[in-house]
Amino acid sequence: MEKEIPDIVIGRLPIYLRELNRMATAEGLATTSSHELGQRLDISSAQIRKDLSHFGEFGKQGTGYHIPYLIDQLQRILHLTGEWEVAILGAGYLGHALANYKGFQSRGFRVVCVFDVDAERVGKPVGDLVVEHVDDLEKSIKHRNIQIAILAVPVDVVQELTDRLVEAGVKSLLSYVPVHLNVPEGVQVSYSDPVIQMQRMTYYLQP
Amino acid sequence: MEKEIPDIVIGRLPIYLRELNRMATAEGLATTSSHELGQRLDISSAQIRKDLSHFGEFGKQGTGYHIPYLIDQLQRILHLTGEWEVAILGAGYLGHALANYKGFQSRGFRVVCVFDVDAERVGKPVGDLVVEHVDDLEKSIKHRNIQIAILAVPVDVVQELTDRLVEAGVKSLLSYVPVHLNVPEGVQVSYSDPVIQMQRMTYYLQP
DNA sequence: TTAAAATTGTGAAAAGTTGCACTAATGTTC
DNA sequence: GAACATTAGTGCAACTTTTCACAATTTTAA
Repeated sequence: MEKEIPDIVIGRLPIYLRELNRMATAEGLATTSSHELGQRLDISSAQIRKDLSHFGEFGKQGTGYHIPYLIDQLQRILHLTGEWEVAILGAGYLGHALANYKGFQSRGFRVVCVFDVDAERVGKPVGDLVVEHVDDLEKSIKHRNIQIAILAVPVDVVQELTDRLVEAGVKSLLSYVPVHLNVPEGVQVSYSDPVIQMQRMTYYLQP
Repeated sequence: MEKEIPDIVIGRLPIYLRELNRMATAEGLATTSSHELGQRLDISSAQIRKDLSHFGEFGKQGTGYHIPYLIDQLQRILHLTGEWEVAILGAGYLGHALANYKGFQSRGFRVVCVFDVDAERVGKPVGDLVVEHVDDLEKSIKHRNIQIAILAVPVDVVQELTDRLVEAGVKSLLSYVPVHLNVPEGVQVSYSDPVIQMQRMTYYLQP
């Protein structure tokens, strides 16, 4: 627990957490082993043990891991003990899908505002919220101290919006827009582009 | 161009392709260099050259790469010279967002059917299509020889649907469902779970 | 025409990641 | 209670990925 933890390790923790929650909630299990968890996730047991060992000793020889305890520890490590407030940019089909998604709350996130530029959309309900005009972006983000934003806007406005979000204090961006974003040091971007994912798979397909 | 190409290399090619298309189309550029492309994507120029060198010699010393030629080559490598037909499973908010997404066509994909189990949704229009009942899944998939499916269904039915899709001949799955899927050897799965992506980022945030 | 600058492709080195295999501890069975 | 089975944590080896740095080639400038 001394050197910097590799980002690739951090990236697997949410996957462990998701499966552990499933085991606890949907299947009522109380304990598991690195071997069982690994089998479910197609990850080697050694990998799981090594990953967890970066943060402490959470298991017990002969028994394995107590699931509720490991869930707690992973949530603590990933800063998921509270609830993160999230802003959504863009109230198109995707913005609506995200704003209505029921899976955020139980996993540490809450969508608290949705912005759009289109007068047709501003003021209309979306999920439990009302679409705000993007002109109010800075005010709302700063007021609520929002650190996470989801981008679901057209390509040609996304860099400008990103700059504004970063300026307003946003530190983490999840972008569904198919373009690479430029952000200053210390700001994180995670991308989701279905076409990129499918193009990676077609390499292995016979046309 | 002999040994097996690392999957991590394959994964970067669509990103190069996307930026090259942007350079050609939105910016009207005719040539570029590994250095310029790398700067735009935050990837080292050596990485780009090494990646491309797995497949041949596409550049010219002193000049760099001719963009239209490199685009062609990448499309050929990734099997993107034709158009892949894609099925969408689930006609909820997300299924609608995907079915209406305009970004597939120009990048090698076409959504040709959307399935749902809900009688309220079946028969209704979604994009240019009409929602089919999931009972017709095997028939439609086999008839059209569809190899790629996108999963936008509830967690509790996704494994069963996956099994049916694989049985019907689907070889590549893009899943928006927050659970790990079990598939036989030779079937590829790519995941997109916004919560996993955000949880990875919160590690680096101050709560 | 020559010198300087730009740029690729690549072998070798460095850095990063995963898997092996072992010790030590706990639990289970007879 | 002894023998056997299970399992975590870990040092080290194997493997994978990235970066370095340089020869070769082409373009640009003087």
